[in-house]
Amino acid sequence: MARVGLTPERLTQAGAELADEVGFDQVTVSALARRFDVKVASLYSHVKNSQDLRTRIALLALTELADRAADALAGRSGKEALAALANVYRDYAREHPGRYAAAQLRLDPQTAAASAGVRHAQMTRALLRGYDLTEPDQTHAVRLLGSVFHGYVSLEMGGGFSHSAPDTDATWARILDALDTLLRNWPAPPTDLRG
Amino acid sequence: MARVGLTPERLTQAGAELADEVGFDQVTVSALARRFDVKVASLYSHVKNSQDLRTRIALLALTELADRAADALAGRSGKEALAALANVYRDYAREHPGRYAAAQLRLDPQTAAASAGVRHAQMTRALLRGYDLTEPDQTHAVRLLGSVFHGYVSLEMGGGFSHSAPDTDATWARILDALDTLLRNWPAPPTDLRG
DNA sequence: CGATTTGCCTAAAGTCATTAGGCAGATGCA
DNA sequence: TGCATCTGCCTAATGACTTTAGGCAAATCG
Repeated sequence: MARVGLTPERLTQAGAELADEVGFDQVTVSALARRFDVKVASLYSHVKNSQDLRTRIALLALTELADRAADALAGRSGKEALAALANVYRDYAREHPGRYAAAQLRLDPQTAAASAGVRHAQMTRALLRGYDLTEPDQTHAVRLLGSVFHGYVSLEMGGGFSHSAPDTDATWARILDALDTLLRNWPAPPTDLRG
Repeated sequence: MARVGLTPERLTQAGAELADEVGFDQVTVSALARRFDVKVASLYSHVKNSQDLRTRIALLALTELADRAADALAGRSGKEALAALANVYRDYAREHPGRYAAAQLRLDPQTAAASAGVRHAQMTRALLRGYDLTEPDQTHAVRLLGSVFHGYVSLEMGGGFSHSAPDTDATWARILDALDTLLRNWPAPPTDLRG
């Protein structure tokens, strides 16, 4: 009866908040309907189905992350840029664990290609312009940075580093140092001695 | 009627196979019952609930991974050991994507402490004995390696590196080179200039 | 101000998780 | 071997979530 004003955007936004509160895998059409005090079926006029809802949340998260990254990189280069970008991911994951998890959702190729995901790769590449890498090493480095950022954040959030000294902030700082050092002294491909 | 011979072990094993076939998040008590051609309720005499089943699969995966890692590390050191350990994770994830996903399941602290998860950290530490690192740098390095291995494998499997040259094998090889270089020249903590 | 569109609702069917209680086949003991 | 017990799988039932079909009323538009 009373029209609540549901839209795909509001549902996505609320879904993202829900994800941060209860975990991305607990984001359900039912829970979202409850949050709007509306019957479940009503949501199906605005999102195709549960999968569609989750995809929208993932795209929202990717966009937010990319926006933050762009902001953080502005006017920085070298190690400063490296640390800024790295911290964007780590901080976002801490502030918005559900959204961060959503950003890892596997998207179908077309959706992925149209998503903010491509901006992430572009920004990492931009960051690497502060170091002296040419293709294909630049791509290798992009992948390394992606791996470290994502791997560290997900292990840290998953409790993989818990209950042990030294604290994770110290490790994070040292890892950024190490990456900076590595990028400034990127090793040449080893000679194939079997040639 | 006909007794099928269900046991927690057989269910766990079959659950792991199911995970590899359809994905860990599609592992369901119902699907498992179907696979044994048995009614759903019958499984509840052998596993407490769905969560219990998933935890058992996770523990199985962690154990298999640790066994493979121990095997791969035997008799190796330095870069050879580094590559061997790294490849264990990558190959396992490719052969058993569902189990690999299961191994990432967040366990409660006691379960985690009793799991093969601790062996993984120990082995990484053992590997680092081939490099010249002392605490707390060794712990930092353990975390870095864990991050890179997990991050790379999960991005690669998630399609994050798709549709782009150079191929992921080349990147993987160069990342291992880079990590070896980095560990042999681990940078000292930067002096705090604000002191 | 009536007609149409739109938004939320009721109803219903299917899947999955979980618990309670029953029956029959396996096991153990004389 | 025969009987009693126990164990393993079953039926039945409840409740949550997903999804579709079709209805009614509120908003909107001419």
